[in-house]
Amino acid sequence: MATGRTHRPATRSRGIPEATVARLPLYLRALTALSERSVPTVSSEELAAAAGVNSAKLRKDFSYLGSYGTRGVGYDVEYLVYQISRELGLTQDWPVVIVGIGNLGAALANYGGFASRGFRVAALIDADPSMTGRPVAGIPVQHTDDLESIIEENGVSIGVIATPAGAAQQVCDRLVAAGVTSILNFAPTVLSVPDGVDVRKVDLSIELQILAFHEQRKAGEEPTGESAADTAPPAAPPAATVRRRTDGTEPGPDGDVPAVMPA
Amino acid sequence: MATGRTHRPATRSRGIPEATVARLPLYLRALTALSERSVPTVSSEELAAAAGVNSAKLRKDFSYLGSYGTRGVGYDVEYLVYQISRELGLTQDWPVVIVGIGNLGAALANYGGFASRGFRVAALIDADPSMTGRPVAGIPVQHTDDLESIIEENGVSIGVIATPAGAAQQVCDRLVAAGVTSILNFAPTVLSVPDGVDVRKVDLSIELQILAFHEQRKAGEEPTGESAADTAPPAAPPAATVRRRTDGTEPGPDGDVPAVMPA
DNA sequence: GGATGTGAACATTTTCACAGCT
DNA sequence: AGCTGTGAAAATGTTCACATCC
Repeated sequence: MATGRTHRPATRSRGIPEATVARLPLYLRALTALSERSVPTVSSEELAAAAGVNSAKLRKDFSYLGSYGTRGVGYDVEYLVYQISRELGLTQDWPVVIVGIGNLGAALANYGGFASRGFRVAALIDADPSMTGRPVAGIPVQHTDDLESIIEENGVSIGVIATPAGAAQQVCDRLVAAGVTSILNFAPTVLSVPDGVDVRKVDLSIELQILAFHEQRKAGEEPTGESAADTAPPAAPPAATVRRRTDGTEPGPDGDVPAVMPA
Repeated sequence: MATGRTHRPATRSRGIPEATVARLPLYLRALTALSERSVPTVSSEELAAAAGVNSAKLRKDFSYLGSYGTRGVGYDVEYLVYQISRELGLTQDWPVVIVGIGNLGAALANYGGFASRGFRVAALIDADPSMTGRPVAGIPVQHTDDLESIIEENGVSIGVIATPAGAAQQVCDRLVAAGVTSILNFAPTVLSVPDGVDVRKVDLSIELQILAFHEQRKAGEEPTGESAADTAPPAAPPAATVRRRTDGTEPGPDGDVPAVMPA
């Protein structure tokens, strides 16, 4: 998902597959829960169930980290928690800044999962002067003017952007110039960053649209005709002649209707 | 990715690859922006740049939808907007409920991208009686007790869970029982749902942990020794003898240190 | 000339199934 | 007997490169 470029493509450094990396936090969460219940060991089957994946995948994932299990027994919970934490870089403390303290930014600042697990909110930054000094989640908001010095003084390398879309790229540029090399973007924009900077995005409306796609399929295919009212089908063909696909398949439940959508 | 089960595994129904579906909203957003600027056509190259992907991928993606471009010219913006909207099911209106109107839920309710693009916040639901009736983003919060009737009366099939982790599974069960078949989960829990129900999750701390992983790599590999203070290395071996991996590779920057992590 | 659409090569990810160790 | 660890197969996703059409 990172935008910058597929994370240093040629880095052969004993690579853990990206798909595996993305699941490690899931395993870690499940393991932490077990640890809190003082469960000493888990089988791949149990842990996989707790993490919502299948056991073959989990075992394969763990095999990239090393042989941390015991055949016939399972995995030592505490030991695995540590190994995964270390692999993810959570044995060190990551100072994080949140830029854009609106509704969402405030929610993120208040989010508990932040403080735990290796991350620390080093600063909250907002462009609105009337916010400056006001504490959110116990942390006083600072003004955007001081962004660079805040980054440098706190040694921040991870930034969270929760600004409106219009401000995101500009904030991103300043973060990167100040030394941030990892960005979590909540603004609905594509950020462009130089090589070496990782961007991950979290986007509500994208997720909803993906759900809608599948939802639509369900309604169309299943006997349960739970359909909502369709928007008025439009008109106006494409620039040239409407072309058909080469195989015989149909494009969708309501055919190739040329159209103009209301923006 | 959806948890429930790989979206109806055997559904051969002229499948659009999941990876493509996940990118359609990106294209749609870029196209909408072009449309607003009254740009009539785009090349795959331009559109790909705007969406943050490469043009080969974009063309391949579009080829699954049909032949909507014109060789030598490009794509008609309005036409493509409609085709993708239709494919995603956005030509109909999806009523959505948000459950859990805390900081995050309120932020989601206020989020503009919600109202546009085919989604409508049909109701806000919270378990706290003192919230009931209070308007958030202009919509009065309703009590959890009425969840089932709200779902049914509004024909809701998409639910957003923004409750604390502890309440998420219970809320999920009730949503599903009431007829919701797509869930967007912001709570840091694995939800278990029956077959046919899609779940997508958005998880701040998972994203941060993935960033931390790459960040750690950067610090370790590059000359720039920008390292944060490491947590005290722990002790205590796994249940059995520490095993070595079969190939000669090393597991991590600081070796196979057996460990107990502070929970 | 210029850009799409797509087979074919390549890469990554998932799943299978079982050998190997406890 | 039980469960991990992993090669090999299968599935999915990405990129290349070019024939095809406007």
